[in-house]
Amino acid sequence: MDTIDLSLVELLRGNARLSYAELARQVGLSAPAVHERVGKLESSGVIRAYRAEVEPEAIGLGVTALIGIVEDSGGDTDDVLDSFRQMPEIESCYFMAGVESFLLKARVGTIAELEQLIVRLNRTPGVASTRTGIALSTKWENRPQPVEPPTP
Amino acid sequence: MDTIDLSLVELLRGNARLSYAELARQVGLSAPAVHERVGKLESSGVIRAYRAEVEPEAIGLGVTALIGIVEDSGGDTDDVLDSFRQMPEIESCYFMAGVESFLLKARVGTIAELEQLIVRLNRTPGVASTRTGIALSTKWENRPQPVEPPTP
DNA sequence: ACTCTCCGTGGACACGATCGACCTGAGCCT
DNA sequence: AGGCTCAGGTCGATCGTGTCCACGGAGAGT
Repeated sequence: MDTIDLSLVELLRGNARLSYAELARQVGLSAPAVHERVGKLESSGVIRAYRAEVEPEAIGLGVTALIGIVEDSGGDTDDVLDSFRQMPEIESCYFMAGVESFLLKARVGTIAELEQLIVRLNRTPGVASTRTGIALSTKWENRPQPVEPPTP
Repeated sequence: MDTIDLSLVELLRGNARLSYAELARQVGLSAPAVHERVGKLESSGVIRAYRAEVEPEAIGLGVTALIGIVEDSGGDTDDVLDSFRQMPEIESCYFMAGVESFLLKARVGTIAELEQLIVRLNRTPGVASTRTGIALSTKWENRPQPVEPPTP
C-alpha cells in the first residue's frame, strides 16, 4: 500500500470506469503494472466493489429514513443483524455506541412501505424499540474524500 | 426508462466495471445500443457516478460518526449547507424532518480529528448544537437493493 | 401511402486488456 | 564481493472491446 496504490484508489473512487490504460497514464506506470496492482487491491479487500451511483427517485426509491434501534437486553446481536440483513430496504447498518445499538439507513418507495418496514423491525426478536427520522432530501451521499499520503 | 434501462442500472449497481459488450450480452442488445442507453442514463442524471467502494480503514479513515445538527433559528440553511460542503470529512448529508435539521455521516482517521470536526461544526454560523454518535463498526453500507420493474 | 423519427443492427477500425517473456534492483547467503 | 532469489516492473503480441457511421424497420402523424 504505497503512494501509487493510494492514487489508484483515489482515482477509482472518483470514477470507477477509468480504463487501466488511463489509470496507467495518471500514475506513470504501464497498463499491465496497474492491472496487477488493482487486482491486488481487489483481492486484498481494499477495493470492495465498483458501483454505479444512481438517483434513488429514478428507480422508485423516493423515501429515505434513518432508524435508530434499541436492543432487547436479552437479544442476541448476531441474530438481530441477520434479521436486518434479510431486509433489502436497509441499505446501511452501523453498530453504534450509545443507547441505540444500531443505526440503519433504509430506502423505500412510499411512506406506506416505510410504515411496513418499521412494523417489521419492531416485531423483530431482539429489537426493543425503534426511532425513525425521515430524510426530506439527500444533499449528498458517499462523497469520496481526498486521502492524504501517509505522513512519513 | 424501460425494463432494459432498469436491468442496465441494476447490473451497473452490482458491478460498475462491466464492459459494454458484457452488458449487451446480459440484456440481449448490441454493444452500441447499450452504449447509447447508458450514455443517456448518465446524461439524464439517473446514473450519477461510478465509484470504487473502498475499505475505509485501508485509507486511514477508521472512525465513522453520525452527527445530528440543530439549526439556529436565525440561520440560513443554504449557508449552513455550504459550510458543511467545505468539510471533506462529511461524506453524506441528509436534510431531516424533526428537531435536528441535518444528519451527517463523517469519516475521519482518529478520535482527535473527530473532536476537531465537532468543534468546527459547533462554531459554524447557523449551527445551534450537535449530537454525535460513534459507529463502532459498519456492518454494511450502500448495499444495492434489487429494483422491481414498474408495475404495469 | 409517404415520410419522420426513434431506436436498433452490422461493419470497421483504433484502442485497451491481458498474457508471456524478459529486465532490474534490493536483500540475503556463502 | 559475487551470485541467488524474488518482487515488481517494461515490452510486445494478440485478441476482445469501445465507438463511429451508414443503414434498416416499426410506429405515429399527415
